Amino acid sequence: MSDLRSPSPHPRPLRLVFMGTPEFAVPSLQTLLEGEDLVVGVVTQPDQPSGRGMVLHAPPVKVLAVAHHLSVFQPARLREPGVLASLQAWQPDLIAVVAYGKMLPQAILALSPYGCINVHASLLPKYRGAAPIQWAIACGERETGVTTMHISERMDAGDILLQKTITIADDDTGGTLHDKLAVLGAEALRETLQLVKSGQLVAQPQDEAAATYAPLLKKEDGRIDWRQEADTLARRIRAFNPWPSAYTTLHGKLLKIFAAQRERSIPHPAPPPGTVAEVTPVSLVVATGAGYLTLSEVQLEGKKRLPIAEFLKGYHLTPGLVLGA
RNA sequence: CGCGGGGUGGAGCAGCUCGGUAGCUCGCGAGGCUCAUAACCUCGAGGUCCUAGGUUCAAAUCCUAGCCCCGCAA
Repeated sequence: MSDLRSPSPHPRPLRLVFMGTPEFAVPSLQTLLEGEDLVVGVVTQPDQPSGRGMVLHAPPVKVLAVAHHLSVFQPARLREPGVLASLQAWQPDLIAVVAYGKMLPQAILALSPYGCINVHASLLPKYRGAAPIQWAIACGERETGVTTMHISERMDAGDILLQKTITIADDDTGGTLHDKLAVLGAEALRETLQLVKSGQLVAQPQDEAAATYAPLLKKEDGRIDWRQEADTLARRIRAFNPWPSAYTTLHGKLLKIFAAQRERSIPHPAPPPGTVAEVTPVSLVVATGAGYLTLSEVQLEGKKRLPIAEFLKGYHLTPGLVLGA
């Protein structure tokens, strides 16, 4: 399917509306602002009470937009009266959508001549959904990337316009990979717009049979089930760093685990999963369902995030203690 | 006023309930020991106990206000 009503070249600067909300969308908006096209309006989620004290916070995209004196629109719902008219008033040629946070109604998809183009943080059709970055790491992928696509009514199922691939480094976390893909996504968006203007855009339908899903992460997804195997846990810990973060409990208190490695040397009588198997001044080894995990960076509830050696100077743990009990 | 934990030599912590000599695990310096180890032994330096008031013969500890860090929640 192709919604492109004008496949011919578009020699003039485009009038763009940008829809996006979190940090991931910031490099994309920044790139558009540096380009020749005109960002005529920005749509972002309403300010939300958040953080300690529940203070009202503006989304990162709004902060950038305001700094550039752009028109900012923050509708609570896209289907409420007046939203469509407001968007139409900007007379966009194209709407760029990067992590806006809500599905777009058909009326908006059809609102501009070039439709809505989205940047998604995976190599579609793999990892459709809200948390593609984290799940790519958690699933042990060696590489991932970004995809620009033409938005359709089904989530992340639109025709692919352009893809960029990146290798997942051994030490990449959800956080570092997020930052890399945010930048890569901005590049992909810029190049896609160039293709639009030169009339060389090719839209390729996704292979539905190959689609996989990366569901929204919930806090609970971070809870460590020590019965899983060490490799799996190590990947999840890496993927969920810094958010939602993998966690267990220590003496009834929340203990976040930000980094851990699979431990190869295995003491023989294997204690039950979650049991502290070995403690040295610089390491903490925990039994899992299969293999052992050496924790290397942790944070106890109310305290700072610490390398394990620092943590152990203040908390004298002994083998036999069970985590997550 | 969303809920909660915390600020103590360079690091991480205890001490606070029940005011009265600054403690633990490290790190750092000097020396010793060892084939060797994130090893061991001896000695040593280093602290306005977040800040400002208050109570008291006496405050890290009790009271008040403020600043900063963090967990939950969103």
